[in-house]
Amino acid sequence: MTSADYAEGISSTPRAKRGPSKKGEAARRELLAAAEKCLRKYGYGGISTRQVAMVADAPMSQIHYHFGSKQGLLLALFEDLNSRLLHRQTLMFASDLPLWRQWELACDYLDEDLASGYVRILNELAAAGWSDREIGDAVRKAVSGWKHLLTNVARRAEERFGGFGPLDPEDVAALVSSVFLGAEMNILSGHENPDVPVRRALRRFGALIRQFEENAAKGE
Amino acid sequence: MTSADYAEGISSTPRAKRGPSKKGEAARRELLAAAEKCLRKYGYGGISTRQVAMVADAPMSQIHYHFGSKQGLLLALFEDLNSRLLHRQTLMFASDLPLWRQWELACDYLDEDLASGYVRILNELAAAGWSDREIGDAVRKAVSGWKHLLTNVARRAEERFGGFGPLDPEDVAALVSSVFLGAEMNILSGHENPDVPVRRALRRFGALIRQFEENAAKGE
DNA sequence: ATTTAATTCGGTCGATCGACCGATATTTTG
DNA sequence: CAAAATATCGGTCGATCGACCGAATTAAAT
Repeated sequence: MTSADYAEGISSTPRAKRGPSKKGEAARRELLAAAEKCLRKYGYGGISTRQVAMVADAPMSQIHYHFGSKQGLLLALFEDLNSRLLHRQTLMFASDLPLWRQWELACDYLDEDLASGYVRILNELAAAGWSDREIGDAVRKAVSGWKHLLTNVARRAEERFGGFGPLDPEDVAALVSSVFLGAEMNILSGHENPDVPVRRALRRFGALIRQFEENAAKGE
Repeated sequence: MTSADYAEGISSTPRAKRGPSKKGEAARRELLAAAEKCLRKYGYGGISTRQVAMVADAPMSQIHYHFGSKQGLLLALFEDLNSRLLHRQTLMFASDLPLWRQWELACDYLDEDLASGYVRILNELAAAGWSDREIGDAVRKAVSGWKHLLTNVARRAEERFGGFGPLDPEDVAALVSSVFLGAEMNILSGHENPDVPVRRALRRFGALIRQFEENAAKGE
């Protein structure tokens, strides 16, 4: 057998299946951390299982044992990263801060994620997903998660202070998701090119939300 | 000599430098077209000079002769594509159509570019540019071109019907550029996932612009 | 026409990659 | 303590890649 998490089919034979041991889990995490480091350094196209194994100080065969293949490793890494980010963002939006404050916090997170390299990894995997069916499915699932989160936020905002003209909550969510995604790409592509003031524009848009929000509060 | 476009240094020796011949130019275009086709099929990470040469029905050595290296080929391809798109968009915005019509046309172009595969290629090269200095520089230069175009449009709009609150033209350009860039990524990542209505949202935002624009016209 | 540059061509080289195997060691279960 | 499942290890294999070379061919300029 090559990997621990293969066929979970109906066990007609009462074999004594056993889960991964503590050491196994630890090694798995070690490899994921190493892969993340390599992905930051070399990008999705440049990453190699040899480099990952080198950084993790383990033989290459560990990767194939724990993840089945190079792609399995990258897929596991992506799902790990995305669930972390989505969870954090969900917590933030669940707070009862005013909307403009939540927008500001989202801007803070954007800076954080850019500095840590997360955004770049997510974008690179998205690009890879256009050529690779399995990665593409994973990315689509992730995007869907973000979309649901933002749609809920937009729905709550609509209840609190009326609609957005011709835009319904799904539209607002799509636009907001797009503007942040695009902002991240803009910043990443031109990080030494200060004449595309994306951050400033996002912050000022937050100020716009604040005006609108506080006027609506007075109106009640 | 390996390539025709190397040292253009001061020719102290009156050597009879000669430009590329007609056949040379034709071969160059042939290779670029083949590279574009391969990039669509295999993505930036999966492309190989062998495949490109195969599609162009030419030996690999042609690529290195005309472009110096694989990277040289991809760089030339990127600049070719980008200049085509930027030129088209510049012409469109130079028309004296009302702003909301120009926005609608931009939406049409977006659909066009997505269908033709252009957007995907540009995004993949942007991702590659994060790991590769030279490609990164090319992408930055391209982004800068788009930014100038959009800033000019925003400036004209500001003159026509007042400012955008706390947002100055640079901010508007940054936001618009971001929202289209992000929309393209959203659509590409989830083209079989119809529950992220990016296109509809962009069109409806165009309707919003129209309301604003026509109200401003009445006010004068 | 002759000379010189530009171009085409087939073939090869070293490097790197992901996958895989068999043997061994470790842990967990009965 | 066994016996079974899980985990680790070093090493090798075939495939593919980009780059490069020298010789032959074609086109352009004098």
